[in-house]
Amino acid sequence: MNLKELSEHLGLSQTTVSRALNDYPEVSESTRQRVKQAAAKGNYRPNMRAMSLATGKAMTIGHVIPVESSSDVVNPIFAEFVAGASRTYSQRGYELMLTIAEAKNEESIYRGIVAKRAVDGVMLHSPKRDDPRLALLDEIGLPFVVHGRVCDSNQQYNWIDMDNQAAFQQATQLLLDLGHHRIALINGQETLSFAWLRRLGYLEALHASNITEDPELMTSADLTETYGYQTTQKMLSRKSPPTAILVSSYIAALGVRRAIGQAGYRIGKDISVITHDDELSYFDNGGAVPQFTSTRSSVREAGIRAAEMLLQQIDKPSLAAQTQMVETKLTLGSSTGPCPG
Amino acid sequence: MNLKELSEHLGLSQTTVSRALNDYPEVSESTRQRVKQAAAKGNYRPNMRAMSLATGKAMTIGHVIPVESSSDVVNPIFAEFVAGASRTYSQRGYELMLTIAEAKNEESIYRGIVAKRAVDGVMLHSPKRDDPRLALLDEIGLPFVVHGRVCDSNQQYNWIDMDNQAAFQQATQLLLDLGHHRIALINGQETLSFAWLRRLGYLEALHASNITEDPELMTSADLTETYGYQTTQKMLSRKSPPTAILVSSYIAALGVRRAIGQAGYRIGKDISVITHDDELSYFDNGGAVPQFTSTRSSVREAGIRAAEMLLQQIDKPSLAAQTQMVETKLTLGSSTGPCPG
DNA sequence: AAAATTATTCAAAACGCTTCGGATATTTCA
DNA sequence: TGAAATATCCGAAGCGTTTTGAATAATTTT
Repeated sequence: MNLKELSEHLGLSQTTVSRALNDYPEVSESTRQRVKQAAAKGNYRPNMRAMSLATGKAMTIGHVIPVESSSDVVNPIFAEFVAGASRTYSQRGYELMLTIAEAKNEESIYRGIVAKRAVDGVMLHSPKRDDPRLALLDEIGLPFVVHGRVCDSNQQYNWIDMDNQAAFQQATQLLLDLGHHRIALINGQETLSFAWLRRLGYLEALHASNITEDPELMTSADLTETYGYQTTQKMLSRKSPPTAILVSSYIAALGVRRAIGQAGYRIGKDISVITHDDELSYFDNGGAVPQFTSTRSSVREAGIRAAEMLLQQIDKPSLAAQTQMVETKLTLGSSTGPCPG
Repeated sequence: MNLKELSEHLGLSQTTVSRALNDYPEVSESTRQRVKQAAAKGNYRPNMRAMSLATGKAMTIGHVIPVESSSDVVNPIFAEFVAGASRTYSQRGYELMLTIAEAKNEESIYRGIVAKRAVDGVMLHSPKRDDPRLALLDEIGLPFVVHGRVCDSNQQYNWIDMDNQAAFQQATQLLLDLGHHRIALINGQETLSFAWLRRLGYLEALHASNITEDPELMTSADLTETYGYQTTQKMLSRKSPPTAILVSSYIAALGVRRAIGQAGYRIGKDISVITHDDELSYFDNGGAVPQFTSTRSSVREAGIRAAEMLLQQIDKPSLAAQTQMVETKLTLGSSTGPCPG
């Protein structure tokens, strides 16, 4: 069923039917009703491609998520973020186009989808400290929102982020207050902004207490369970092991927990752990006393808000760049305690 | 840059330029080269919407992934599966349209995207034992491939799956051979096919050894870490706890491991654990001796193959329904051992 | 009651591509 | 050498919408 058929069936012109469906004022209320009913009855939906062609709007948002070809790791927070964003898009009649691509191909992918007129805007994932995609998208003139921030840039752009630095500064401070001095940081790839900022927060707290960081207690890699396990194992086997560990993801923290248990230590007693918790639906760190003390911030909520921000920018391109900080809570669980000895 | 501009710039008709780019034979090799070079230089890409409208092909595949509104859990295997499929689509010039939707809205979503002409086919995720979507898609006439199978159906349809039943039968048999009798099954939602089939495999092995199942050792829910933890904790606190546990996902297995450790048992000694391992990139169960004995099967590989299957069906709608069984390996790790006592 | 508004409808152009049916120039064949 | 075949190109129609510019009908104003 297309517009032509529908209008012939109604004995109206395509113009009128189209206008009735799109709530234009210049059509009488009675015919509008009649048209809408007939459309609903015939399950008519405008052909998206034809509509896009006519209006110039793709009604689609692109999410291109980078994967390092070496590791092939797909960050689980993407799924959670996308779950949030998808809801917003659906409500507003937009579709979500997903591309999972090797990081090195990203530029050509962006240029491609924009030349194809496939999207009205894109969401930028996993920003790096100095991310070339910012300039690229600005050059192309495609609206975008960054999930996170780019540290080294003086461009104006839309972003939504948590306060990584403050969160990790606070978490480190908590551990310091508990008497810990040897605090390890098991961090994500520090070429990425979020990890870099967390590192800064961590260092900020240490330095404020006149503690010099120990490079051997600071690591940076893809936040897998195995990574958390292996680095913790290594750190614990050194002559002066850490008494507390700060971990950048829940999944890595599970590996940390494994290593601690296996080494015969008790978590929260012998060794304290604080993790960041993105509130992934598969890992609810809940209960009366959560197992992990954590800095937590809902990635799904970020997805919802980021999508709204992007749609606003698309609706009103004249709008100034927006920024939004998402709330982060430091929640006490059973994985922290005073420094023993 | 559009076709008109490009052809004017070249002094050729739109027809010829279009044909040159699409490798039609009725254009001379020299002009084809000239056209292709100019197109590359001007970064010309056909407007996807216009092309779709003209050809009637959306060049897009839909993945709609259901979320139970109650739990809001997004299964992490989706991301992995999609990572595989996305690669195939890109290579073939297709895009991937993602919708995350409450399960109860799925029917209207399918009807919607098909009426909008948004996709050429869809991937069906998380099939249920008796899944109404099969009949729906058949009625609509949209090509689709199921990741998994529908147990109660005599329709012909395309699917790709692992042999859930055989895998869990084997895993159970291994535990039986190790002398275990009280074997627990921590399963996914058994309204879903995969979980149901695993249960059948588990029961098959038990019954073959003349063991009657104990309903208190069989649970079914969303496979979260917390679920694995809590049910294991409960089971271990009973008068006659299981000596072995079969878990349907790696993530739940992490919870199982936590509960076992916390109860003071040693995994692989006091209690054996076998988990299914989807080979999620964030949880590589590798090493010389993997931590978990597991039935493993690459979801990413399944995604690649499923996408290829779907594109084939779209290219040749006359093709008979295809089915494909993906390999599953039972790999020994350190989480299993002879039944103590 | 005629003129001026306003409300309602329509025909046709436009969006950017593919493709059908010719047209022209070149080659091949008898 | 003339006819037939082939190679190469082009104009225009069509895909299903939206939207411009006009036309007609109904209402209001003077």
